[in-house]
Amino acid sequence: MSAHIFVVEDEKPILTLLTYNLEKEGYKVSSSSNGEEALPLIKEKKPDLVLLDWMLPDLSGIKICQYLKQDEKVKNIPVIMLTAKGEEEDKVKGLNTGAEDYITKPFSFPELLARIKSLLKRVKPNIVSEEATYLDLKIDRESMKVFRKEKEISLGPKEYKLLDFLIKQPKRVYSREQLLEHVWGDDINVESRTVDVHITRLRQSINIEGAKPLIRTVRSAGYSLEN
Amino acid sequence: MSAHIFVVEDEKPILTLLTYNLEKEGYKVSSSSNGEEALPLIKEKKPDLVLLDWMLPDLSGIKICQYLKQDEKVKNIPVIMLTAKGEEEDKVKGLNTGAEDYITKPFSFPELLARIKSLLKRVKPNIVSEEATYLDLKIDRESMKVFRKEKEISLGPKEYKLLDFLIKQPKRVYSREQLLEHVWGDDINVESRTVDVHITRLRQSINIEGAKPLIRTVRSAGYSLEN
DNA sequence: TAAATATTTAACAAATCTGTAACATTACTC
DNA sequence: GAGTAATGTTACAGATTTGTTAAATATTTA
Repeated sequence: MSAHIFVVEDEKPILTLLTYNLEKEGYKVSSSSNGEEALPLIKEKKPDLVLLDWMLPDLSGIKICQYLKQDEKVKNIPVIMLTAKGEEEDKVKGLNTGAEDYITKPFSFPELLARIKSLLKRVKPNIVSEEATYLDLKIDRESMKVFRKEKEISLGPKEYKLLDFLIKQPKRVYSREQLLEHVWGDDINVESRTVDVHITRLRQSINIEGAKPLIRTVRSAGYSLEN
Repeated sequence: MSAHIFVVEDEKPILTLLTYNLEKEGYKVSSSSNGEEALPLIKEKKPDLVLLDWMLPDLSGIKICQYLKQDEKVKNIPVIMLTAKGEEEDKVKGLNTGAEDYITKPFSFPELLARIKSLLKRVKPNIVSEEATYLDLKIDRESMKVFRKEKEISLGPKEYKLLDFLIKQPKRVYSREQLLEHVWGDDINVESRTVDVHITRLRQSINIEGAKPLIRTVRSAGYSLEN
C-alpha cells in the first residue's frame, strides 16, 4: 500500500519535477498550484503527507500550514515546507506553525525523498488500509465487520473504534489518555477509567472459544493489542 | 541514544540553569564559558547541536557561528543563538552567519526545548529512538518490552523507567538524587536509599542465567548501566 | 584489624492500579 | 413513546508495586 502525497507549489517546473519523481518512487501524488483551492482539497483527500511551498502567491504556505495544524481532522498529517533561500529568516516563524520539516530550495531530490520516508515512517498509523489483520483477528473497514478466526464478531460502536485504532499499530502501548484522545476525541471530557471498562467489553467481545486473549495490559502505562 | 548539546555561555547562572535543565531532559551536555576555547572543542566533539551566546566577551558568538558555518566538517551542526534583548536588531546581521534559530534572553525554557527538539528532529529524525540496546539488553519503547539475549523480561513500571533512563547514556554514572529526579520526578519526596532497592530489583529482573551483571555501583557516587 | 562508611537484600505494610459488576443516564430503534 | 442498546460512572475486591526499615554484607579508612 503506497502513501499519498499532496504537493502545493506554484512554480510549475518544480511541481512537474516533484510529481514525476515521486510517482516514479511509487507514491500517489495530488497537487495544486493554488493555495486557496489546496486547503479544502487537502481536508477532503486526507493525504498521508503534504509538501508545501512556503510562499504561495494567494494563500501562503505558512497560513495553510497553520490552518491545517489547527484542524483536528488533519493536524496529524505531516507537512514539509519548501522555503526559498531568501526566506530563511522566516524559519523561526515557521517553527510555530508546526510543520514537521523544512527544506530550502533548490533542494536535492534524494534528500527530500529521505525526509519524506522518514516522516511517513513516523506516521504509519495514519495510513489506513481497508483491511487490517492481527493474528486471527480481522477488521474490514469498508463493511465495518470484524472477524475472529473467520467468524464474524459483533462489536458496539465504541468497541469497534477502539479496536480499529489499536490494530493500526498492534504492539504499541497506548495510555488511557491517548486512547481517549484518538478514540473518543480530545474535546470530550470522560474519566480515564472509562477506558478500562471499554477494554473489558472489547475483550469479552473478541474473545472466542479456544483463542488467545489479544489485549495486553501494561501496568501504569496502558493497553496494546497483543497477546 | 540521546543527543549531545554544546553550550557556549559566559553568564554562569544561565549556563548552570541550561545544563541542569537539559540534562534533566536526558541530553548529554558539554559547555564552555569561553569563546576561544569553545571553537576547537566543538570541532573536536561534534555535538548534535550548539547553543551559543550572541555576545561572548572574548570571541563573540557571531564570529564563532561564522567560523562553524564555514567549516565543511561542522557546518551541518545546527546552531541556536541566544541574543540579549538589546541586540535584537542585530538579528538580521546574524541571519547571515547561518544560525538555525534565535532566542531572546530572557527566554522560557519550554520554548527553548521546543526549538531544540524541532531542530534535532530535522538533523536526527529519531533522536530518542523507539529502540535502545546495550550489549545483550534491548528495550523497545513502542511495546514497552525489555529483552535480554532475545528473551523477554518483565519489569515493574519503576524498573522499566529506571532502565529506560539509564540506557539513554550507558556508562554514565548517575547519583541517587539524579535518578530520583529523572525517574521519580522532582516534586516527589522519597528517601535516596529507595533507589538502592529499585536498583537491586532491576538487577534481579534483568539478570538471566549466564549473562554478565549490567549495573555498576560506584561507591559514594551512584549507579550506571555498564558491566 | 577494628571502626567507620556504604551498599545489598529480605520482609512487610502502605499505596496504587486494574478488572468487573452494578447502576444511572443517554441515544437509538421500531 | 416504549423498549432496547450503548455509554459513563462508581464501588470494591484482588493483584501488583512501592517505600521503608533493619539486618547482613562489603568496602574503605585509620
